[in-house]
Amino acid sequence: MKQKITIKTIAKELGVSTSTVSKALKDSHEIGAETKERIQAYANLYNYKPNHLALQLRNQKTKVIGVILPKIVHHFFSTVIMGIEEGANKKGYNIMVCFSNESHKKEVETLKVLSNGSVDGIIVSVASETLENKDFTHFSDLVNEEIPLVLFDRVINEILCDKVVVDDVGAGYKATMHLIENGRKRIALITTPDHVNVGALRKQGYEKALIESYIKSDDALVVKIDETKDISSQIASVFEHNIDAIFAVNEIYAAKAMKIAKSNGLNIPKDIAIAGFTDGLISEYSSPAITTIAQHGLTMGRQAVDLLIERIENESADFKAKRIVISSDLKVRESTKTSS
Amino acid sequence: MKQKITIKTIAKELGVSTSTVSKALKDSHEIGAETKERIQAYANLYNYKPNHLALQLRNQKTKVIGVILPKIVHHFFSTVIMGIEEGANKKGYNIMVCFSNESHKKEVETLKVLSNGSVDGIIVSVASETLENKDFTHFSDLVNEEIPLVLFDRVINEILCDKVVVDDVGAGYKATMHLIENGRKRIALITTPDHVNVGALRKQGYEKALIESYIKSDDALVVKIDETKDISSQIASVFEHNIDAIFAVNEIYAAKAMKIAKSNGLNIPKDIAIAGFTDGLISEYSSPAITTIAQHGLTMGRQAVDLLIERIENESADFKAKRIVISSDLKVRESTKTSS
DNA sequence: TAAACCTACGAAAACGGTTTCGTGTTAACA
DNA sequence: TGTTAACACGAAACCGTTTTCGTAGGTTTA
Repeated sequence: MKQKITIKTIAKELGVSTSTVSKALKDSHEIGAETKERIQAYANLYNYKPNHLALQLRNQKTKVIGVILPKIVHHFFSTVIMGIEEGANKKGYNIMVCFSNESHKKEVETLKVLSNGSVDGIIVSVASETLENKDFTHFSDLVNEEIPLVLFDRVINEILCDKVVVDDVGAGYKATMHLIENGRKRIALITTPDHVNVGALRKQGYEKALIESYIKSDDALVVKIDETKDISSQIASVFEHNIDAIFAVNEIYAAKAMKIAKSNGLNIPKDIAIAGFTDGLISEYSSPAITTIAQHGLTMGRQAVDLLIERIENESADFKAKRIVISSDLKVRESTKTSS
Repeated sequence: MKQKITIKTIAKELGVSTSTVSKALKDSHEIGAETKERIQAYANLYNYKPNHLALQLRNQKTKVIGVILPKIVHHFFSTVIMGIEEGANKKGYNIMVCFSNESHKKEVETLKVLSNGSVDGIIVSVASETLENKDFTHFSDLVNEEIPLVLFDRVINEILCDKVVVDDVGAGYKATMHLIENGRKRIALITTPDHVNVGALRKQGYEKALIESYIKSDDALVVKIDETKDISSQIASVFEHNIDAIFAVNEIYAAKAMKIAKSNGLNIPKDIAIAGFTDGLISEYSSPAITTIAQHGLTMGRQAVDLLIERIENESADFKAKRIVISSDLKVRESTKTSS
């Protein structure tokens, strides 16, 4: 990297002090018009740019926000990241992005790196492994250090910090209700293990809808996917039962279910209706297009970053954790068009 | 944010100098065993963490890599970013991610922000607007400042820096050849405007395959999508001609083409074969699954970041720009199964 | 016993800025 | 003519850390 021009070199070259240069560059009234002009002209000529590191050290703030996601090759998370970046940029912040890859260890390490002063605050969606083994000490440490933290989507209730979540119960309810109103009675649920709380919440919504509609729930119709094993065969097992609809808690499961249904010779939506979660490209472009819950990732990202920056810039003494719930919409597509 | 403990506070508290503390914390032989122990114990107790900003200022390096992408909600780019993050992490770097959203203006601004010392080097895939208006001064400025730069996928030949690209011509050739070997003769090409060089290169491969196979190319079968207008209707227009196959330069176009084909009552692959680019989720989960070119985004990301870090850490005086070409594979799926 | 040499630590500069608080010069005012 | 105020600028501290160099005191060596 070429040696950059600094305030010091300008000062030396022009025979003035660094303070004068600094003031001249920010158009201070303290500096005479002529001197100001000389300095500004020189700075312009040599393309002077203030060194961010020096400013950060002086101001004790980085204007950078750390973001830790479980994964990125995923429609929902990439949408959220867009929202975060957009919101951050609007307020003069940049984002540092890291991935936990669903690993507890990596999450702990990453959090440690980010909390050494590289960022002003951190936004996290928790790794599934962390949710499973319930070791949250890295987060409570962070809170103890009073580093601004916002959790989104996959949150930890025990941690006292701002949170942004979707209305998972309501969304599960909405999707299931839609299937029921569609005339479906034997609705399978393809979900995650219980420790992934969003999966558990969506299941609650599913059950609530069944109960309200006087439909007996049947555990045989609920399959909790273990991602370490073959996913397709686990989904296939649900077709051994008598079902007329499937609600999957993400779009991959929904798409896989649809493939299996088709290869079983079933017509969608006639023989079986399918609804998913995460309104991504798969749902939109598959045929038939899949009815899904739109999670509004962009909105979530924006809300999360707004919350965080608010926390960073107004160090309110009395901490009252906020919880924002984003309502989700059902996007009805061909995969659940009425069967009658 | 809570007041963090610094070397100064430790020094004051323990009645020694900051230099002693600094040395003790890195186990220097200069410091007596007893003193060392006292200091280390104290640091541990109060959970001392060195301030990264101060270190960065002192060392004149940030261990951060800037990444500018045209978009993120896109399978290829999100895969690349994973590769970059992984490679960067392995060598102790973090990544700062920004998006140009295909806008020239935002790209210029972002580049300016990142080049003020916040990062040690930058990886960019160029915004389409920049490629269109051909204003590359922001990149040449960067090169003049000797800030390490790596361009990938959408690159600018005029800029002297390391580059990582896929073999677009070869890939276009492979895909088209596959269709031809499949017995197709009237192959439509759905591509981008010429200024997006990857689109242009893929078209070259397409034409090469046609020529080698003695198939007369027909401009009517080539549609260059203007993304500011309705995409589907532009794609639909190609069906007015007599075609038996479609090669699309990305998976969205391929998926849209498939939808239109289906709604036109065509059977895939019997009546029409479809091949795409970008081996993402859509291609994998659509039905029939779409034959695509896999771009190996993960590999690209890793290569790009390795190249950049090499450049950062070995400031070789004699600059010789490298160009890495990643070969891409054809993933054959149902959408092009033989028609005979 | 003086010279030479460790040992264990501190002072100070450096990284690149900002900012507070002087201070010398000149002009205005009484 | 003496006092005061405005103007234009500089000195120095500060942010947190590292590192070079110096040095006081004790120990070894000739």
